[in-house]
This record gives sequence, C-alpha cells and structure tokens, in this order.
Amino acid sequence: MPTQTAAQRRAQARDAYDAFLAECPSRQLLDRISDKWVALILAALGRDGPDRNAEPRVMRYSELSRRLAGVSQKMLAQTLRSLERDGLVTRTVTPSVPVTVTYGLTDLGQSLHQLMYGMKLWAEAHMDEVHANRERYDAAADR
Amino acid sequence: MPTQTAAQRRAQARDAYDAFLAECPSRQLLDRISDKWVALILAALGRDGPDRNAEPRVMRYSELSRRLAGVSQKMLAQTLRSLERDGLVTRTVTPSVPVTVTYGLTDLGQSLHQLMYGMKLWAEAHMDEVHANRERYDAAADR
DNA sequence: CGGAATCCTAACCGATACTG
DNA sequence: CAGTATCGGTTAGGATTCCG
Repeated sequence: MPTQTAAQRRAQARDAYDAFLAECPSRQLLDRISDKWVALILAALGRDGPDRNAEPRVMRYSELSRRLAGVSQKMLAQTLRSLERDGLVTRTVTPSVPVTVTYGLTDLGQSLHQLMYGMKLWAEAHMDEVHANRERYDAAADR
Repeated sequence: MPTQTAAQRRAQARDAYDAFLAECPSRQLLDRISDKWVALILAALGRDGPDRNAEPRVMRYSELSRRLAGVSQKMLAQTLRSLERDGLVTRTVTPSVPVTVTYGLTDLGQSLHQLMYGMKLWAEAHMDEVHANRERYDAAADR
C-alpha cells in the first residue's frame, strides 16, 4: 500500500506548482497544451463517452491528417512528436509494406482529452453568441 | 415561453458547427481560445468554486499584470481587448484620477473559465509525470 | 494608472522537395 | 504511407516611447 494515494499526490503537486509564475515548469506545460493543434489532435483521438471499458480510438497518420482539415504535414508530425515525448499519445509502427503508423492516447492523454473535447464543444456551442458580441462591439466602435 | 430551451439551442449549434473543419467559424474560435494568455487570464478571473451566488471576481489591469507573471503590456492589453470583443470579459472604467479599470467575467466567460481553470490544474497536477516521460523519451533517443 | 503606437527580431509555420 | 529537411514569408510578441 502506498504512503500516498493518487489523489494526495495530485493535491501535493497542485501545491508545489503554480502556473501563474513564469518560471514554473507547469507554466511551460500550460503554454504547450494551449495550442490549437494540440487541442484538435487530443480532441480527435480518445474516447468521448464515459465508458471506461470502450476500445481506445486509434488513428493512422493519414486519417488524422484528413480529419484535422488544414493542418500541414509539418505541424501534424511536429505536434505528434511532442505529444509522444510528453507521454500523451502512443505511436505504434506496423512494419508492413508500406508501413502503417497508428496514434492513440495514453491514460494521461485521455485525462486531458476530456478538457480538450470540452473546449471544442464550447467553441461550437457558443459560436453564434460570440459572433453577435463581436458585431455589437464593432458597431459601437464605429460611432 | 421559448420554442427551444437553452439546451436545445446548444445541441443545434453543436450540429451546425464542426471545429475539425478549417473553414468553420468555430475552428477559428477554438484557435483563438487555444492561447496561453487567454488561458491564464480566464483562469485568473472568475469564481473557482461551485457557488453560483458568490461575488464575481474583478481585477485591475495592474493586478492582472502582476498575477500573470511574465506577460507584456502589449499582450495583456491585446488579449483583454479581444476577450472583451468576444463578450467574455467586461471592462469597467472608473473615471477617478488616475483612472481605474477593472476586468471581470461575463456569464459566457465564466462558462469558459471552468475549462481554463481545469487546464491550469491539469498542468500543475501532471507536471511531474510529463517531466518523467520526457526524460525517458530523450534517454531512449540517445541510444 | 492604463493603455496606444511604433519598431524590430525571433519564432512559427506553410510550401516544397526528398527519403525509407 | 509516413514522415524529415530546408527555405522563406508572416506574424507573434518584446522593448521602448508617449499620451489622457
């Protein structure tokens, strides 16, 4: 039995780090995940539902590339590398001809997926409201 | 009585917009809020607790500037403008000498605050794990 | 105090070409 | 198919100065 539960470790980490401080490592991590491609990749991968026993979703490179319309090869590859390095996504190479590469989420990545998918839903749900606010703001500026 | 409930309108918006499409307005909105300064500002403002009746938190410009260590005047002012335009934050000018300006969240901003504050907590809670993953990844690359 | 305006450079990022 | 490498344009964003 561990001396600390997972919840206790998280609570301690919250005390130890403060993302409001520029030098804090967690600030750099927050900067890193506050990225549109990170948000879209993590939103695209992973299970959306609450079913913890569902098969993890895996996607091929080309599949991701198609799903995330407008992403360049470079940004997709680069962002995937960084997410793999951080332990958020898994990269699986199947040595067929031609080679097949699939990406999926680790448990850590899945925990962030919830938030990212939430952001995507928020953007879609409040688009109209934001658009109306912008028009009102711009109209007021003209006068 | 409205012909649609708020929940129904949100559900319709989810169907109408898809942030995975490059041309979709919600994609631009997602890009906009996937920004480190947006995340930090929205995390700093707003009520953290579940108490809906608590006083909304307001902060002065200089107060925000100090809280968000490392932010330049330009980025802070620029990001606040854009958030005000989108209807996420309120800007209140008190014409004293010298002038006092306070920022707060609108209801719309408060709804996004939850997600942003969650991201900040996530970064702080999982910093150690991510750091360990990076070391493992880099060590493996050396061989 | 709370900015706006200007200048300037570091980085991001897309397009293209090439590789296993 | 799934990338890496290189180049060049755009832009983010910091430093500085000035203003109501």
